[in-house]
Amino acid sequence: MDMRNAANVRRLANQYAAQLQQCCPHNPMSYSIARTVHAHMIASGFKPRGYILNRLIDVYCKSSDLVSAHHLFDEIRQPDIVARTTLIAAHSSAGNSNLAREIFFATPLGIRDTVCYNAMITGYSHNNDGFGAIELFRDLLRNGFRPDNFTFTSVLGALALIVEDEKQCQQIHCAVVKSGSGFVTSVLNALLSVFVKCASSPLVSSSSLMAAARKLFDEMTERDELSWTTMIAGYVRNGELDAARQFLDGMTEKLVVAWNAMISGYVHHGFFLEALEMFRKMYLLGIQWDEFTYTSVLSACANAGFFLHGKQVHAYILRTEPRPSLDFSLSVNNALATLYWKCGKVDEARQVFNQMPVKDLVSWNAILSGYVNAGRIDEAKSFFEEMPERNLLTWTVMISGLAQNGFGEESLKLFNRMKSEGFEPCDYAFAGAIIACAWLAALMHGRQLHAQLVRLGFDSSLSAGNALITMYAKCGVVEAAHCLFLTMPYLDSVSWNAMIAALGQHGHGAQALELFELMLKEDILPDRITFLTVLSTCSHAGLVEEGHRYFKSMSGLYGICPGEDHYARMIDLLCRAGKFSEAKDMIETMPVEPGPPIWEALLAGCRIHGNMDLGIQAAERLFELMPQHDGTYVLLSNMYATVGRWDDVAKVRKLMRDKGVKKEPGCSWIEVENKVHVFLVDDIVHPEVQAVYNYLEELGLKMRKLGYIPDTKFVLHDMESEQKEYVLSTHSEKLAVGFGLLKLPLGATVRVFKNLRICGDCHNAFKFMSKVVEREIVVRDGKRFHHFKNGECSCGNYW
DNA sequence: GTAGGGTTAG
Repeated sequence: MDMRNAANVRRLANQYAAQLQQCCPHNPMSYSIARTVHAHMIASGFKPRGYILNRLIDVYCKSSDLVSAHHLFDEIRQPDIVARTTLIAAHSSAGNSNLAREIFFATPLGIRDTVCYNAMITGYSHNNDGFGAIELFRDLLRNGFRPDNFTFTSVLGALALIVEDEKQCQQIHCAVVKSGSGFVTSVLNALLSVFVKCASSPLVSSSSLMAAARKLFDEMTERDELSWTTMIAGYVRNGELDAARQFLDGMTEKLVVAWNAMISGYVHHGFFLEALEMFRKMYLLGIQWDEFTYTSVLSACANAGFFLHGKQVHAYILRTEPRPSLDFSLSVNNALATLYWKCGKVDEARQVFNQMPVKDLVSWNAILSGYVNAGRIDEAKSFFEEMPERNLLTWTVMISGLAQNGFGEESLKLFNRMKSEGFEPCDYAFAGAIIACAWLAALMHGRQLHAQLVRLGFDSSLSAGNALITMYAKCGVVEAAHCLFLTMPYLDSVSWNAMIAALGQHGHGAQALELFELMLKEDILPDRITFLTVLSTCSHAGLVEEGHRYFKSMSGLYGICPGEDHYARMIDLLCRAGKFSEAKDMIETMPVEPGPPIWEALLAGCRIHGNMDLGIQAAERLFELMPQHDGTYVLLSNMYATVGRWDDVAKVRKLMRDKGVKKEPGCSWIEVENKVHVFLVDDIVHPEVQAVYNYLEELGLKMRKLGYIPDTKFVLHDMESEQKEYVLSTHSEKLAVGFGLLKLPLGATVRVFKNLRICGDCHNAFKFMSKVVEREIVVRDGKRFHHFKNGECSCGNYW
């Protein structure tokens, strides 16, 4: 090598070293400096070694670019222990414990040191492998390395994962004292967290362990931020919020981190007002807020729906943080995007997102959730495809979003695509797919998912269990839903609500209310949805007195202010029972302006009882409020048709045509041998429909012998009565039931699903059918279930 | 040690 070249290399080396020295955690430009320097090295043919190489690896690691770091590492023939340790530590904290282990065990014993052991022990802990960490600690001792304070700290971190009782905690305490590290704050902090984590195990007495932790804390000669926050977070974890607060109030020093821990505890437990109050108090006491404070408080606002408070915090941040660091900007902007979408302002959330200097998966997922939640499925779909990366949560949001918005098939397809792209579905993803089956009434498919859940060990999952209850109920198998409800290891209010609703929809009104009473007895607090369900049940079962009583108890006993939907249920209840003047009174005196749900309930009630005047009034209000809604026109024309006012029927139809409103076509479907068969009115598409027509005709003769007479008032056009009977006999629900009777094994229950309400004549016909064929026929219509058995229907002709 | 996603019920 000639002298000039050697000098040049030295000059470059000095220059690179100086440039890389500017890279430090506080410098937001670190990563781009490293990239530039690195590119320059490649261009000038400079081969980095030693310090420069290790610095480069270090900066890449600290900037989370592990790919580049590992790439550089692989180019070195014999990396030194510093390079190895840097990468082991980085992989460890990123959760790539496999890669960390690979490097560690490829490191010859001769060059290992305590530091690299420490990094690897931490790696095991990060991967929740407490035993692996302890094993490696033993290896360290066996090979004659001296554990240092970092070693003890990381080993304690691992022990925190596996300790089982107070006795073990005390033994570990003794070992720490014996090791001579009993005065080192960082080691004692780690010991504190062993106690605190053990306290949250369901097998031990948390109060006694927290007391032991408190004793340890009090005996510490020196305490740092971590000691305080460990204690507060410990109390919070164990649900002792008051103790945490007392502890915090006893602090002479006002540490932001400690306050943050308290605020996030409040948020976590749903005490949003308390969180806001603390935020205010921090201002009064002059404790400087940081990004953790902001994110927690914004989360409180988002979850409590305090939109205006959240907006104020946003404005304050914009005013006081003109040049936020990237970390600050990322976390706070994510919290802001979440605030906006949860308050129903997706477009504002998107605005925040668009202006973010850096984004991560959390940001993308927030916007996706926003679109899904707003029912803007098309935008959600394209946003989903645009995403640079996805995680379990992304898939879950999209799968359940599709299911909830009626795209059942697409939802199930996405569930399969998720698996094919290498994501193992979690219980939440299963819940989404199961709900898709519920809407599709795809019982077989739902059962298969249930079986997979059990196989994967998710059978004690609350979310999946609740989804299964709903699925079985919506597929017409209440017994399966009930059985699941009785055997689930944990239940929450959602489970109770789902089960009560299931019983109510299937006509078991008394049982539903019994379950509701049991819920109260078990001290499960009913929420607004519980009451919606209970009121619907009363309405389906015609229980006016009970309905009134429960409605009153809502605000009287449980402090839940009835919303418009609750009033709508009451109107429904009263109208069905023919109590129109009471219903009118309620509409006139209710505290909120009556909207579409109220008038719809009134109209539906009027139709049942043929109350023309009131029905027309309700319909007029609905025409004003939602002129494009097909249901109103259909109900009104039904009303006219029942009393033979065919001129008015024609007028309504013309009105519909003029406004361009189309009636949703009726369709029914049935699952046979894992395949869904769909039928439309007067179907000619289904390949086997002719056989169904023949069978129904044959069945019709037997039914007539038992007294069945086609009820032609359910035909809405004015035509000859023979023709009317023909139209009735081609209704989609009759075809689906006929197909089921033909195809399903003898004696098996026939389960048919219809998008709209069942027609009155079909309802009557199925009663006779169930008697003739001696089988149970279950029909789910747009509103509820009908179980036909021995000539009777579970709805008691009240629907 | 403190934050920023999800799910199920009408």
